[in-house]
Amino acid sequence: MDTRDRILEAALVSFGGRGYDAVSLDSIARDSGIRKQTVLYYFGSKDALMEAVIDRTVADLTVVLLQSVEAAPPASSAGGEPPDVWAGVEAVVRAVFRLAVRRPEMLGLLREVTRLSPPWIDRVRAGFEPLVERARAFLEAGMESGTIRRCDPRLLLVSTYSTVMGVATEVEVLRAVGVEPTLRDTVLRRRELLRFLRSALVG
Amino acid sequence: MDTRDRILEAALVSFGGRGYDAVSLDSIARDSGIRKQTVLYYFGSKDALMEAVIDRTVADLTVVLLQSVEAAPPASSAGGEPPDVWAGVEAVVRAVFRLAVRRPEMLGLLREVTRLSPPWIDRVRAGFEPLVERARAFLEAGMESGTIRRCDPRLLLVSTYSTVMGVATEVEVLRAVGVEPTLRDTVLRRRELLRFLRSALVG
DNA sequence: CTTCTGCTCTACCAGATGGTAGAGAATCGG
DNA sequence: CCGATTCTCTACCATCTGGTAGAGCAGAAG
Repeated sequence: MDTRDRILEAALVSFGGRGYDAVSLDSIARDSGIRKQTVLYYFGSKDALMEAVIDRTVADLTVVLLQSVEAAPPASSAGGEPPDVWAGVEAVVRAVFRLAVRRPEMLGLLREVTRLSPPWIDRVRAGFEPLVERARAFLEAGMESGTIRRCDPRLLLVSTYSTVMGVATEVEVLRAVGVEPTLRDTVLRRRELLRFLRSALVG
Repeated sequence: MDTRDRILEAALVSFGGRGYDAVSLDSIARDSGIRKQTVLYYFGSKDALMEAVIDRTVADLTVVLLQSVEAAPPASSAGGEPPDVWAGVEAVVRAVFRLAVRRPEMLGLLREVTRLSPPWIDRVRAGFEPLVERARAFLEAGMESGTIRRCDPRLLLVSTYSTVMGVATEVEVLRAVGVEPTLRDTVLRRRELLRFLRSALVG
């Protein structure tokens, strides 16, 4: 891994975990084993670094999520014309949980960005637009085929997103109700979430 | 409203909206129409100010949420022995949405705190403990009476919390799917959320 | 009037922050 | 070997940060 990648990696972990303002270029440099000025050599400013981190994370997340739904069991019954909606949802939820365990910074960054100023938010929004559109169409197809209850697909998407992101990433909320985020508990949590979602979607 | 209250109010808006690290004492003072040193006269340090803001917000939220569920229709059918679980959930959701519209900083602060260091998180956790316990018991009672499907009440609480908080507060996510947070759309959003929750809980 | 107390102010400080200027080393084509 | 490019460094700077010291001023108490 070359210097540039090491910087990006350290910046992702810091920005995603502690937030843009809480992190200094010096601390990112320290984490990367170099000096601040080397960071500024590759990325002209802190803003530019954040931008690069966001772009990379959005791209990576898109790949991971698309692949997960691509690799899901292609069709439930024979004939295969209606894609198995539930298998798709389950595949995405599994992918998100895998991310929450292995790369929590990525989801953290996503959550962090939604509280920053417009230029960055718009960047994320633009990057995710195809993914969002696809997810919306996916849910809509499920409604057509009768697998998912009829409703506004955009609002359903937001509800589902919120639920999954929350359950996967809100470690402190979990602790507040007495659930420790061990690996074993995470599996239980995922199963319970899938049941929750199934009820909510199928209705 | 005296100086102390003005400071607390400005600090709540800033901390809840932009995050602890992104806000300086000078900017809070400016928002309050005073100088930084006056802030430090009332609250010895930035940390102490944050602490006061947290404590106040936790207390206020507790009151609002408890009152909302208290004021809900007390019992569905005659006899009244099983409390109307769904009416309780609906009342809380309405209260949260009202907060999201009128005092978004409060919910923002809550979300912000879950990413800070332990002393503050623990403070919030301790403050909310009775509320959490009560909510858990509430859901459990719903399971006993057969209104809510059986499952781990703690995990169900987290799922519900995530969904409600997300749909109520994630303005940027809404925009990403093409939903503008106008007042009218908010009402639709709340209705759709209630349907979503009803499906998920009743299952 | 004097004194004391509560509140807000100006003046200042040490440290951290994002960013600039430019030197020193390594690599590589000629 | 030479010059050019690429990378990392030291040295420095203006600005902002949270926080301290203490003066000024109101009103209440004596």
